[in-house]
Amino acid sequence: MTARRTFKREGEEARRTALIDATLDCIAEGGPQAATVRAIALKAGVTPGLIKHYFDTKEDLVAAAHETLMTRLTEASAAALDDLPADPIARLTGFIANAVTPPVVDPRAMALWAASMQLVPRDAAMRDVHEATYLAFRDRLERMIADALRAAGKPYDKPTTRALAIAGNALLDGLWIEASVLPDQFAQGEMRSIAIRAFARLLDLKLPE
Amino acid sequence: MTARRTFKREGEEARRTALIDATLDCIAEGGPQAATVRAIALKAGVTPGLIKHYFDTKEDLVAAAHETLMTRLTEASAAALDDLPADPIARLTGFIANAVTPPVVDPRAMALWAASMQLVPRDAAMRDVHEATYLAFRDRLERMIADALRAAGKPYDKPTTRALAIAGNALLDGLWIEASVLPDQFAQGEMRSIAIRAFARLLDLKLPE
DNA sequence: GCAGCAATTATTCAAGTGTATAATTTCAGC
DNA sequence: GCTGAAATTATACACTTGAATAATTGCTGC
Repeated sequence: MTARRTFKREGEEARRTALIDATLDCIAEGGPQAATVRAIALKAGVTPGLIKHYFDTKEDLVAAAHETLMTRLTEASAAALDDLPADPIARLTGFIANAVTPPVVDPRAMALWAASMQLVPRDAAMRDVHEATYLAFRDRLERMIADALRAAGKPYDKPTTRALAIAGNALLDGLWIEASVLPDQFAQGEMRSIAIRAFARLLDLKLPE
Repeated sequence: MTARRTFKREGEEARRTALIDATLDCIAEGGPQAATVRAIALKAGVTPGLIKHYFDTKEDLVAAAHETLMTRLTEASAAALDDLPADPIARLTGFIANAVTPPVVDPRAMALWAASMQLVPRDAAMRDVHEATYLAFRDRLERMIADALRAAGKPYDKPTTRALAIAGNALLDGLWIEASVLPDQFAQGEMRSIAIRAFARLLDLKLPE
């Protein structure tokens, strides 16, 4: 009579990632307040009670979701590196262009990133995650900058390279944000061109457009 | 017996701004989900019912708070301009230094800004506010860049100045974010120095440190 | 000082929240 | 096929949420 809902047993890992993905979807669509246990469960095709089974508390699930998000963003940028040419200058140029064009530029990712950033000032764990991913990205950029300068026969030293990496990272972040949030403000390919020219001036290098 | 709470009548404007300030405080301290009508009223020294009296709905209050936040950020940056020197180069340098050091650099402001950014992709009104404040800030920077280039006798044209303003704006945004969120990563005065040197390379100008 | 109106508080309510627990169902091992 | 343990659903609950309404208070104009 009451016809209890039928279900299939999925592995623990599958269920955890499904719940995490559902959480990220909810946050992206409606902000943190939209990520209720019921909404998450619905989107994951599951009953609210199951969340309790895999995560002690909803807070744990949200924390896991944010960590997963950051890890994915980092991995996505790392994966893109594999497809870039070996020549240091072309490699750096491709890296820059990647960072300021779709699919890296993406309103949904940007909304999720903003949700995470909001937590950083008051959550030590989030700060640690942010610091680690920030430094990993920046260090990678610093190495590419050093390689490019060396390939071009330009002099460089550690403190200057560090400063350039910090500035270059900030530049890419800022362009990524605006391109994601106000796509209509920029013509097709304009962001790419602006980013590459800015880096060329910053590093005093000729970068191929 | 029941000793009803005593109160004073404040003007409508005073109450509205008090409620808006309380809302921003709540969001800064605990994110959007912490901004409940009760928490806001408590912080404003008022009863929850009064919110209804001044704002039809809580959503209206939150929207007003975000708009106020953006306006204040813009006004703060405009006010700081008045204290800067008239010489275009020194003026631009001071503007840059301002943007990447306290009190403009501030974890609380950054958390609030992140909360706003999160809304932009899915709220047309927020996007309009963001677009207007973004363009206002960028236009101001573009004018200062043009003035500095002219003062230094450098050639410049409109499209290049525009690109430089977009890049410079992004650079300042990115540095502001990281300085606000990971203050321990940067030595005293390092951000200032990095920002000024980066702009000097970007514009091919000598900027006084 | 008093009348009346608007500001403010107090109270109430239905809906939604996270979580705990009990009831069922799936499925692997025999 | 049976059994038992683990996964999943269903139900219940206490609490918080935003909002609506009623009761009171402060204040302005006379």
